[in-house]
Amino acid sequence: MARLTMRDISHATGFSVFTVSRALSGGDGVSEQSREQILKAAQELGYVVNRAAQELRRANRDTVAVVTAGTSNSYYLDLMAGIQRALDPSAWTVIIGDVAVDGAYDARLEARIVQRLIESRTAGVISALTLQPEHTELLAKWDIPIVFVDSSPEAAHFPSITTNNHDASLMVGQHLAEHGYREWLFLVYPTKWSSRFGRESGLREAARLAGANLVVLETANDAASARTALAHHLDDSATSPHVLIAGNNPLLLGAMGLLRQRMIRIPEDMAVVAYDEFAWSALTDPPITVLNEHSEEVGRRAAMMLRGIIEEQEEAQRKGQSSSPRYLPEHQQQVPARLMLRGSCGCAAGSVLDGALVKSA
Amino acid sequence: MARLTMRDISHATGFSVFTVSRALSGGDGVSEQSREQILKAAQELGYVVNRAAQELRRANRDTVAVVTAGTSNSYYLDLMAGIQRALDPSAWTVIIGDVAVDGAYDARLEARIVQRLIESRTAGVISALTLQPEHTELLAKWDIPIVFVDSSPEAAHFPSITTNNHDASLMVGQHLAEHGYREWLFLVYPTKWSSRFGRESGLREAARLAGANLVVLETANDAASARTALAHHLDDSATSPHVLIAGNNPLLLGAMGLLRQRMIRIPEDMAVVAYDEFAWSALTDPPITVLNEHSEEVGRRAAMMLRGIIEEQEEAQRKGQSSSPRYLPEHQQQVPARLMLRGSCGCAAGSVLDGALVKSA
DNA sequence: ACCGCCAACCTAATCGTTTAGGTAAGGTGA
DNA sequence: TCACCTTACCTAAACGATTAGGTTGGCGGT
Repeated sequence: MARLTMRDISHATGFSVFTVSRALSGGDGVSEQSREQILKAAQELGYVVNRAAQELRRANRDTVAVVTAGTSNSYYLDLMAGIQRALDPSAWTVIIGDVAVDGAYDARLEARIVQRLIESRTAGVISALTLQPEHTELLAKWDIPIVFVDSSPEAAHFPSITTNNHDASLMVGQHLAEHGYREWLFLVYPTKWSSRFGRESGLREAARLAGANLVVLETANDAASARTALAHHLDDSATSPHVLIAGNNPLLLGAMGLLRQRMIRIPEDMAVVAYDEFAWSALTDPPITVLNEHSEEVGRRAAMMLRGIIEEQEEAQRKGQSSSPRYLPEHQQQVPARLMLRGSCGCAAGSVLDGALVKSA
Repeated sequence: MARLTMRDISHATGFSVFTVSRALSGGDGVSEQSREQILKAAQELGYVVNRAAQELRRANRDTVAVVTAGTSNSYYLDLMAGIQRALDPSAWTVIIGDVAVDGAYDARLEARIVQRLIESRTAGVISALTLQPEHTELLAKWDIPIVFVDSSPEAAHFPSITTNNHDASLMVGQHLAEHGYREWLFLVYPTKWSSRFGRESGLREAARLAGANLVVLETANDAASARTALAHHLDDSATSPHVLIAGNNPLLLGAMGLLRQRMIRIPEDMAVVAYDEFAWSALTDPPITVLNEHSEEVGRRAAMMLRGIIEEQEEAQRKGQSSSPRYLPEHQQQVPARLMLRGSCGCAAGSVLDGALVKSA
């Protein structure tokens, strides 16, 4: 049946296009009776407004985008849940831009997605990775606010919600030291995901304090690469690590596959701890001790912050002031993490974290 | 800096808006020299085309939407990967519409998302669940083609890529019979996901042939509900099942949590098999025997089919023929599944499936 | 010199909404 | 009666791109 427009509703009801528009979008200037008549006709004809035309004419946008790299990391699922919860779906549309192909970050794809977001004049962006400087600049030029989650670009004034990775990693390291481990192997993703910095520095400090030896092994951010990297490392190095620290979920998965294949027992032969809680963590063999970022809380806060920035921006624009988003110092927040002690680190079960007690399943 | 338009580029270069448009979109009628000049100016000024205006004017759309319910099911991640692979990202944009809130299907959200897809005049839809009839009708009215994956609506003429769930389930059942299990418990999600039908009928037939007793326990499609439902069932029923068949991943997760808590040993006290492969399946305690749907292949095929339908539709429209999509019998395809035998069913490792041999990790 | 053709470019209409700026009818108060 | 509101509605001008249908100027062929 194709192309039904307001003009068709206008003809069907005898009202002008203006009145139809007002009736459908809920503005005033239309009597209750006429509105009902128009809504009924639109419903019957199956009319749906053309968003391209609407957005072209309207000033304010209502779509925010979440930029991630590799949604296979279950961390992102919780993040998204938090974001969705903070943005009323009847008022906002959330879209996801995944800048990874086959699970691996792709620079050209990042460029295309940023381009695409500007093309559709997105109201705001939540980014789970450090974007390339030219892209943050381009978004800034178009007055599109960005909130970074668990990452923040070098240009330091951008809003961000990050986990306090340094302190959390320090806590992890202290726990490992208590177990008596001296040789630590940190299997980690590249610095594009800037949570790397805090995690590494915290572990370094803990290792220094405990007199342990920390080896950092960098790998691409997917399970297969992690497995290969770890295999080569174990083959090449003389000493075997006492404990393996997996930088995130895909890396843990790759490492666990290798350890199982090589019949390396956990934690007897090598202890394991990992970053980021995941659904199956308590049901693996053995259950995995995990540093739990509150990614849902991170998502919730990021979305609320972004919403606030957008609203303030719109208000300023109405008043004829600058239309660029205003970033304030309080737009940089940190949320604490908790350590979930399970079998893989050498513990039995039940545990301390930031002062709170956690039972494992 | 706000609102940069083609007119600005036009003023900056001295060319008309027409020439700027042609230069940027790669059409002819522009000399190579002028084009370079225009591209350079656009680049320097940071101009990005306004997609709303572009889509309003243009006939053809280039966005396809994937409708899912609860992306926490890792099945969807593979599905998405397959879809992405089949749709060249420089030509197509793929968006995800998740019709679940907090992991549970939400009817009102489905209505909103369908509305939203029509508003933006989406080129086509891939749906992972049976949509409400009024919604398939509305999409049909707007000539938006739909391909269903692992589900198909009652109106039977729609394109669909489904796993051959009946035959696959029959295979599962036969395997369970070989282990000698007589009491089967099928923990399963509602029929809104229509893969339920084939899975249940295959198990029923297998149970009949083997003289086993099949109990079907329906639960909402998330881990927490599954856990509660299973707990009540085990408490209430006199006989304990020999084997638990989990209808999908979240249900398996819920069930495994309960079995571990109650110290029910797998497979000694109760065997477990599940539908849908997942990343951690070989690393749980014990490794889980799984019926592996080739969800990436399903996604790939669905995307290719949808693309074909859209292209045919556009061609017909150019010729002035009907603009509604043409659905053919060959648009209904089935892909086979494979059974991945691991420890949880009572096997040791390594296995048959559809004639192919599979090693478990 | 003349004609025709092509490349390169322009003007202006158009897509489907929203909205600024009207108007006409009816009510109200002095 | 008149001036003045208010309500309910309309006309017409945007929004920023694409594109049908011109208009040039230059070149080649005869």
